[in-house]
Amino acid sequence: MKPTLQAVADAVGVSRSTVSNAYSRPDQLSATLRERILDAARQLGYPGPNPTARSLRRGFVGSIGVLFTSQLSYAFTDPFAVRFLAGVGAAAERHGTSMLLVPLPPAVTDARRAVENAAVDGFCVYCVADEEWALDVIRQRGLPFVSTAARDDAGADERFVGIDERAAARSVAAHVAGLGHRRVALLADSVLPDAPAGPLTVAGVDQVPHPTTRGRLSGFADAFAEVGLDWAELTLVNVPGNSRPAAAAAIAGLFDQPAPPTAVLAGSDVLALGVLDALAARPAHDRPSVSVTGFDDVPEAAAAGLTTVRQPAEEKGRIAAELLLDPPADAAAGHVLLPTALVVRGSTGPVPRS
Amino acid sequence: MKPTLQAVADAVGVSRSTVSNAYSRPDQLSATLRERILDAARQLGYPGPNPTARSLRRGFVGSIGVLFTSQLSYAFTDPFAVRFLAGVGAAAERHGTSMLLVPLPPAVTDARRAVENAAVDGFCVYCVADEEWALDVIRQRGLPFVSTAARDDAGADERFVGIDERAAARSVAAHVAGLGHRRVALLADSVLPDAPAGPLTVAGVDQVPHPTTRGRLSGFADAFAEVGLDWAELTLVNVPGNSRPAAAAAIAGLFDQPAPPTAVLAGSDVLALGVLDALAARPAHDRPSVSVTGFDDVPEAAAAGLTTVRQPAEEKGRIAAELLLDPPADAAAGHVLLPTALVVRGSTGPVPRS
DNA sequence: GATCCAGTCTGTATCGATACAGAGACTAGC
DNA sequence: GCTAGTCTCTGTATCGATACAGACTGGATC
Repeated sequence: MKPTLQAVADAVGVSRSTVSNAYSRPDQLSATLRERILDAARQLGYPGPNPTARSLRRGFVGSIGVLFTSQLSYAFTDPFAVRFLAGVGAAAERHGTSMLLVPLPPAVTDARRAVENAAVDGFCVYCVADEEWALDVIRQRGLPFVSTAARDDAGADERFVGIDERAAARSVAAHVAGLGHRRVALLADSVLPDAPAGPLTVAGVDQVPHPTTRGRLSGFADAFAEVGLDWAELTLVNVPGNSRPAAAAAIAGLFDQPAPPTAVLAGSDVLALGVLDALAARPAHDRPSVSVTGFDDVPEAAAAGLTTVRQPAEEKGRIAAELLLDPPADAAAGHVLLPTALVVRGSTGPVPRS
Repeated sequence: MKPTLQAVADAVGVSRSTVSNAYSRPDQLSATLRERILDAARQLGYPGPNPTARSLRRGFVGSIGVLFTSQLSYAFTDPFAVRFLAGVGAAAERHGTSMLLVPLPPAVTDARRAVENAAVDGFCVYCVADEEWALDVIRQRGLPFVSTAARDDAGADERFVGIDERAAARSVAAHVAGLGHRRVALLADSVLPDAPAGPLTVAGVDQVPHPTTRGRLSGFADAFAEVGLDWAELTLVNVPGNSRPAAAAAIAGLFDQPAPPTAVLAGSDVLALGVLDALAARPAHDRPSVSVTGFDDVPEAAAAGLTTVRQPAEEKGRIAAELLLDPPADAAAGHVLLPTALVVRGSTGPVPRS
């Protein structure tokens, strides 16, 4: 059995409080006594105050939770998520706070339980697909949180860091529209829950539940509306899951149809890279010339020459954690919009004459 | 104030124990009473048992710590570390366990404190440069841990997952030696603590403190010893930090010396990629033909055509977490050596005739 | 010499839950 | 009808610390 604070107190012949102070409030006792206590602790093999007991009594834990709706192991394969985590990590480091990554079981009941059981002082909620239940639990626990996806019903006091998804998406779509593309496919992850991979008909963009996806698709639609293309004239393609292979699989069939798209606008770089994979997989003589755009500007995008929209990933994570760790006094300052920029590379070009 | 378990008990008119059972041991009370309790909890806004209090009483936390000596934010920039984390995450997911990432302050005293204060049930220690103090603290706390770097003084009961660093390094060096290279530079991160960047003279490879680095350098030396090259005839180059720019900076000068190396063997892919960066930065007409090898086979290595040694990163993380989460009954099974493979790509070739 | 104060240390209450032994009620079995 | 056994539920002890109010010293102040 590991010795407790009491054991050290007994060994030195002082009260428990004094030993506690030796660790947590050195100014509350003489230096010599403190040394005597720490020596005794060393000899007894006392490893310092039990973190759990300390947290219980103090009322805070010293760590923040990071919540992904997706599988935790998936999060590490998403380059944007990794940069986000790096940002959170940098802020946590500065504050001497730990980061708790909480895996969420697939069933919502279990997932709620997981969020209820996380020993943290607050949460960074990374763009949870269907985040409402998670925010409910966090609110019920009375914990602060910062979310990275704009939500329609966000309370005025809710902290947020993100981008203007719609405007950003519009900028890249306007670029594509400006190149003359009119047969266009929009590729997005989980457009509707449980929808199959491939082309999908959705009455209006407002049917899309996930706010980030909805925002980006709206921006795409905006740009094409300006050149006279209706929502119904755009081909919406669903991908179940934000991964290259999934995107490749979902898009592959489209290029063999009668009037294939001349441009594919993807809701993320990962999806766009999957489209490029699908194109590269075709024999050279049967490889259509298609403009492809992504979103995020992850490190891989530059190497692939992908036209995309840059958003500052690490910054997003860093600010999310900072909004959580020292909240601004001014509620308005708790709502941060980061800048984005259109990055034009080789993956987009004018419509080929056929 | 958030309601407590007691508040719910009072509201329903049952004992605290019964409410606790409603959450943690549903089989201990009738279904109807359980529903009544959960309803009341909902109405009162009780968020479920306080995780910290529960951990204190139960004696375990339900999360494992991951320790990096380096900066936490750095860990996310190292592709090998990220794959490792993904593996840990996958295992954690399966076990319903959270992962706590603990940033370590630069000063050892503070860092010890951080490890002492982490509320976890055990640690995965990721190849900590100077890990002894960390392992001391963990042992003192009586927590289990799994390390990923072979240590000379490892107790027989200590769990470990790794590779045969020396043999793996030897395989890639033998490949380079077989191509005829005799003017060879070995590039490694933090060969000696606080050593400057650039060429460094070290009497023998056994002077190198970090076991992983020492193992790899030994393997390199082994292969060249077989073709008659002494340790002293190899150029050892120190890089302070495992990053591409640091490697590029450390190696750059070497190519302008009288008899520049025809091959550079790096202790990691990241360093090797830095070497390639340094070469690419030179004007084409002044770009020496140098064979470069890495170590790890991170995703970027394939794209760069880097010859390297593959080790299963995700597997390493997964197994580390699993050894921690359900320890094998047999102590020998707690010591896992993963396979490695030489991956020859375009970055190595025969010695150019000059 | 009384008062005040700063510096040390102690004692009790408390953080919010779970473990465990056991009390009642009720059904079976013989 | 009595013992056993199963279901439910209760009560007390406990997990390992910190907060806070107060007690005791020994100068400094006037």
